[in-house]
Amino acid sequence: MKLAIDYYLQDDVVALARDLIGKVLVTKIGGAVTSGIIAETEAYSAHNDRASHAWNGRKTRRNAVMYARGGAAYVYLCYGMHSLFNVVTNKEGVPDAVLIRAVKPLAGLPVMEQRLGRSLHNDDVIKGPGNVSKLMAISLLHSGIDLTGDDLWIEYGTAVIPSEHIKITPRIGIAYAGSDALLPWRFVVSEK
DNA sequence: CTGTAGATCGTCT
DNA sequence: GACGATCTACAGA
Repeated sequence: MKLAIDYYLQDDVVALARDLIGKVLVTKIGGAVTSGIIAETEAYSAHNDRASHAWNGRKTRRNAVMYARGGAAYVYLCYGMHSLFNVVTNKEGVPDAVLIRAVKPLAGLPVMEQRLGRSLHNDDVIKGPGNVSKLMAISLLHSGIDLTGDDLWIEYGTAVIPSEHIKITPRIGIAYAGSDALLPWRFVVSEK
């Protein structure tokens, strides 16, 4: 079942990042349906978070969609070659977002293998936000689209992930954020 | 195993 | 003009 708009309007972005673990990300792009179980997330908060693109009320053409109502996709280009996919949350005007950093491939394996240019084995987990976008064919063109629409959405998962299998750590690649880089806002499904 | 260089471009200054 | 919420390959230990 597809997550409804109310889900995305919750105001605790860290709790929401935790809750998205085990949900299923689905894309229907270029006629192919692919999906994966979300295995790693990071929260980016509107308030007091130097790591966020929207830190200190920063608003530009690129990150404007972060200020939209929850339930939109925020995709941006990093290092000139990687599209990073975020879920915009909270009410309009509050730029909270959750970065999806890893998924476990579920539906559409052959298409995914084609996109990656290599074969996938049972229980493979695709790690890294750049790879997730590659696997799911998410690009800059999808920034701003509605997650309750029919191109890109998130469903409730059937797999139960026990909370003791979810590791909580600081976020990755944001050393520039000073003490905010230490915030335990990353959630990872631990190996076995 | 660890460390690092290079790829590559939209966005902001 | 500089720089990333990155990834990969490859060198060295």
